[in-house]
Amino acid sequence: MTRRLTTRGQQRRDQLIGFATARFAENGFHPTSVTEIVNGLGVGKGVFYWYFDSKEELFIEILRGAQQDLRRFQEKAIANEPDPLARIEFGIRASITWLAGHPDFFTLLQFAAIDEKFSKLIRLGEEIAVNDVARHIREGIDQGRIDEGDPVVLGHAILGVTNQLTRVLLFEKKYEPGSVADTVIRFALGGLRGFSGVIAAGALSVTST
Amino acid sequence: MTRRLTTRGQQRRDQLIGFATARFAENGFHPTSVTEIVNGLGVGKGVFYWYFDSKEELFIEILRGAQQDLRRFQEKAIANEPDPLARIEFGIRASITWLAGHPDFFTLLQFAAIDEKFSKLIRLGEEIAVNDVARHIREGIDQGRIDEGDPVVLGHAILGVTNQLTRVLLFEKKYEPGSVADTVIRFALGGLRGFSGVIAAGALSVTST
DNA sequence: ATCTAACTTGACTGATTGGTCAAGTTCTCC
DNA sequence: GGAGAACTTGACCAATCAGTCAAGTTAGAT
Repeated sequence: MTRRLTTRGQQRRDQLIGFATARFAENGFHPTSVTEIVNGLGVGKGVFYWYFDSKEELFIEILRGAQQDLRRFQEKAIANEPDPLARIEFGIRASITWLAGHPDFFTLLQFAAIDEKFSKLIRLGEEIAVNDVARHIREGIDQGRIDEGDPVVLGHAILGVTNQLTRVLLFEKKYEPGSVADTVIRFALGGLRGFSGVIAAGALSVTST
Repeated sequence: MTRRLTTRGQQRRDQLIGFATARFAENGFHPTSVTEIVNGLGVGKGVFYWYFDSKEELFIEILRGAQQDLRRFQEKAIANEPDPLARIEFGIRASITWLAGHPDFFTLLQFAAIDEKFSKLIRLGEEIAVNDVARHIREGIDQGRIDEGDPVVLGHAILGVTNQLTRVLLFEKKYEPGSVADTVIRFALGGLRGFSGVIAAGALSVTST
């Protein structure tokens, strides 16, 4: 939906997005009803459908906006840094800093990632983020500072560590963003360097029941 | 709900669990209706409520059963292995092998993890898994083979890598479970060993917008 | 053979959902 | 001050939901 919005209209739209973000983050997409959103804001239902075609469109709007904001923040953080490993570190640090300031969005990401309706958008954003870091990894490999390996796969590994530790340390255990980032970076860079010789690859030959 | 079940009843119950698992994995918990489940099985709605108090109870039942099965599988895989690093490797390998045989459950885990109604159960199971691996990590630290660090935090880091790479490599890119495990283990053990000296800790002093 | 507990049916209920729309109000621009 | 666009209202709709229940069927135990 595209509409010419007055200042008042823009404010109302932002208000809807803000309130809906909070409700979605708390209850999830499906359990949060449009009625709940408009009632919470004390406006009629028509207001919602004046600004958005559907509940789904609103959610996508939220996701897109946040993804864009995060990416810009990351780019700004690594700009002009020549060292690829430092770029990886700055990227991780920026992501965690941004997420610390947007906890609702972290939750929304989880919801969206598994919902058929939104997972494509999330995977796309994830792919972009992974490709960004994969570029730095490739450079690191070329410089002989990172072990041989598929940069995209390693990028996913970093994303996995970052997400999990952000959730547990930042949002559950309430650690400082900086210290969470330190931990993630230490593990991620160690992981990139790899481990010489898997202890017992293929030694386990069990089959699933 | 506990009932005396005949053989026929037990079969029906299993059938409900099996079909519901597939539907939940495909559509998610909220969008899958009880009507859809019983219609798909060609039975009356009363059948569902003869075996389960609610849709929620069924879902919890599925989660609990799968968590139990996975844990037993992990335990069997590391039994009698004296080397802590090998136990970590075997545990990771077993988890990925098991998930390869139960792809629906992997999806269900994601759904459950973010739903307020089920996240407690998931976090509990996650905590158990992390504590398991944390024990081996602590041993590895004591043996001087793993860098100093909070074993529980490191356990979460391993869980994060495992989950992400399992999703992307095993389920999306359809790699072999064994090769996915190799990649995860290499990164995880490298991460445990850590990275001597963070490149530029705290050098980034940006604030979130 | 019969009794009883296990199992099954499917119409029904009350509540809620996403979305519509005719009508009314406010704002902006000329 | 008036015309038209932007905005708002809230009753309304068709669909769907989780869950109930009285009635009926099946099958193992005695």
